[in-house]
Amino acid sequence: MNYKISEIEQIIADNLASLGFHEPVTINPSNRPELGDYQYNGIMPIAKKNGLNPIELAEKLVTKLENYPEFKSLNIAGPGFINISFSDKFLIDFMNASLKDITINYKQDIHKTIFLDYGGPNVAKILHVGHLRSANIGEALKRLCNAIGCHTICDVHLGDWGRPMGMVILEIKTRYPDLPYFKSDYHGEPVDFTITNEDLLELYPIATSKAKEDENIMEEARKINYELQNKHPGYYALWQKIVEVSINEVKKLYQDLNVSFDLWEGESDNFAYMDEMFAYLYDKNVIEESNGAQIISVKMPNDNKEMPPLILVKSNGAVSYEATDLAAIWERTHKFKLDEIWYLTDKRQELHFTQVFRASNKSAITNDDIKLVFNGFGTMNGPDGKPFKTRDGGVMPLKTLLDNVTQACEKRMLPTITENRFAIAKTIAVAAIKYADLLPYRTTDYNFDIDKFTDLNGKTGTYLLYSTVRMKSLLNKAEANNLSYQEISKISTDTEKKIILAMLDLKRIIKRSYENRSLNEICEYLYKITNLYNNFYSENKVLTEENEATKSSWLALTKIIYDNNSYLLNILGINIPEKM
RNA sequence: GUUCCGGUAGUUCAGUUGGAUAGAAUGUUGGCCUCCGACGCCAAAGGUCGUGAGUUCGAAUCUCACCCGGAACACCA
Repeated sequence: MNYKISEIEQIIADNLASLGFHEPVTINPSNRPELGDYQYNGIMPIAKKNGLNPIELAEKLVTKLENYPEFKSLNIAGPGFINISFSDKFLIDFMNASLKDITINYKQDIHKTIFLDYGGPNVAKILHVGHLRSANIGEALKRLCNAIGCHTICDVHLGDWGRPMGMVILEIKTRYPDLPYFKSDYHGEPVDFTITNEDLLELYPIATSKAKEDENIMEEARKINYELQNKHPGYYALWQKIVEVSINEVKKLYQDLNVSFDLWEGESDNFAYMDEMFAYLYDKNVIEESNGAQIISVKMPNDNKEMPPLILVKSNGAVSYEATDLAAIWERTHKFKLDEIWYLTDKRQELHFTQVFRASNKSAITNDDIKLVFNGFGTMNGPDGKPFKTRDGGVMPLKTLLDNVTQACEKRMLPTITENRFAIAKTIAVAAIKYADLLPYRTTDYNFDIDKFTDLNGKTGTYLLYSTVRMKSLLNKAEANNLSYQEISKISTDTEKKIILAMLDLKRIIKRSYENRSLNEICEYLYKITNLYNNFYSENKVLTEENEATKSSWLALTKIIYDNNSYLLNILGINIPEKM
C-alpha cells in the first residue's frame, strides 16, 4: 500500500485522467478537520473550464476512488470540494516508514548544485548584529538544500579588499613607521610583529574618521590601497597578517552560532580574476565610457523605472565593488559546475544585484543554464522599531548580543544543573536567537527584543528545546526500563491522529520553504508539531500505560517526533542540549 | 519625484492554486500537578483583513484608484 501524499495525488490524477481530464493534482490538509483529513479543491476549476457541473464531476471521481484502501471516506461538500479521510492502515504505514527513515519526509526530486554566498564579514571590523541574519538564514538554507537532496558550496565572501584596508594600513604605518613592511627594501621576509583583533577593532574607527576629516590622509590611504592591490610587498604581507587575525576571530563566533563555510574566499580572491574578466568584457564589447567611468548599461526595454548603469571602474580609476561581484560570478562559474548561485544580503541591496545579474547575462558570463538568485532579507531593528543600537548609540557587537542572551538563559536554567552549565546556557541562547530570527518571513523586518526572545513561554527556541529534551528523557527512561518498541500498530486517540496528519504535511512544508527560500514555515511547523506532542504528553502517561500494544505504539510515536524535531532543529542550525 | 515592499486581533506576526467558519504567539480572564521534566497542558474573550470600486459561483489573496509607513534610486561597500 502507498503511504505518501504524492502517491495519493497520483491516484487522483490517474482517475481524473480516466475521466478525460489531464490535470496535475495537489491535495492539502483540510481547513475543516471535522469534514476530512485532506481536501481536493481542483474539481471546480476543471468543471468551470469544461462547462460542467462540478458536483456531478466530483461524484464521478469519488465513485472511482472509493474502493482504494488508502481512503476511509470521501465526501463532497459545498460547490465541489472533495474531503478525504485516510484509512488507519495508510497512516500507520506512513508512520512506520518514517520511524525507519525520517528523511523520507525531506527528500525531494530536486538535485541541483547551489552556490551560496552568505556571511559577509569585513576584515578589521567587528561582527555586529547586522551580520546575524545573513549567516543565520544562509546556514539554514544550506542545510535545507542538503536535506532535500541538493549539493551546496558555501562561500563566506569576506570583505577584505578596498579603501578601508588602505586606511587601516596607513594608521599602522603612522603608529609604527619603523616596521620592515614600510621599508623600500622589504621583499616578504617574516616580520616579528603581532597585532591582535582588539588592536584592529580599535584602529579601524580611528583610521576611517581621520581619513574622512583630512583629504590628505584620504589620498594617502587611496594610494596605499592602490599599491596593495598591485601587491606592494610590504603592504601585502601586512594585509595578509591582518586578514588572518580577523578570520580567526570571526571563525570563533561563527562556530558558536553553528555557521560554517566550504570556502573562505574574499573580494581579494575575486579580484585576482579581474584582468581576465575585463579582457573578456572588452572583447564582448559591453563596456562603455560615461562621465569618466567605465560602465555597462543594464537597461532593458520593458523597464518601467530608471535603471542606473553598472559602474565597473570609477572616474578616479578605482575598481568598484560591482566589478568585484561580477568577478565573483566569473570565478565561481569557471571553477564549479553550478545550477544556481544564491545571495543572502539585506534586501536594500536588491538594485545592486539586479544590475550585477543583468551585466552577467548581458555579457554572457552566465546564460540561462545558471540561475542567479537574490534572497534579500529584512532588517533587524531594536525594540523601538529603529535600527538596532547599543544604549550609547553604537552598533552592538554580535558577541555582546550572544553574551547577553546567554546570561539571561543561564538565570532560567534548573539550579540542579551544574555540569557544563555555561555551555548549555549558550546552546539555549543560540537557539533563542536563531529561532526568533528565522521565524518571520525572510523579507519581513523584525524587532529584536531580548525579553521576548529569552521568554520561556510561547513560540521560542527555548520552548522547542525544552520539549525536545523532555521527549529524549522519556525515551531514555523507556530504554532504562527495557521497554521495546518496533512500530506503531494502532492509533488510540484523536491527538495521535492530529500528530500523524501534521507529519504527513511535512514534505509539503519543506518544499515550500525551499521554493520561498525562507525558514518561517519550518519554524511555525516545529512549534505546531511540538505543541501537538506536548498535548499528547499531558493527556497520556506513556510509561505506565497498561496495554502493551498502545504503549509500544506511543513510544514509537515519541521516537518519530523526537527524531523529526532533531532533524528540523538541525536544519535551523540549532543544537539540542542533553539537559537544560 | 519614480520604482519596489508593507498596512490582518490590544501587541508581534502567519496566511498555499482565488476556496468552505481569516490563524498562531503574546497579553487578558478562568481551569489542570498522587503519576514519564508544570520551562508544561486546556478553555474563553478579542477582526470594517488601510479606504473605495472592479473581476466571479467565491477575494486577505487578482485589477484599478487613493491614504499611511518603510526602502532603493551613478562612482560608500
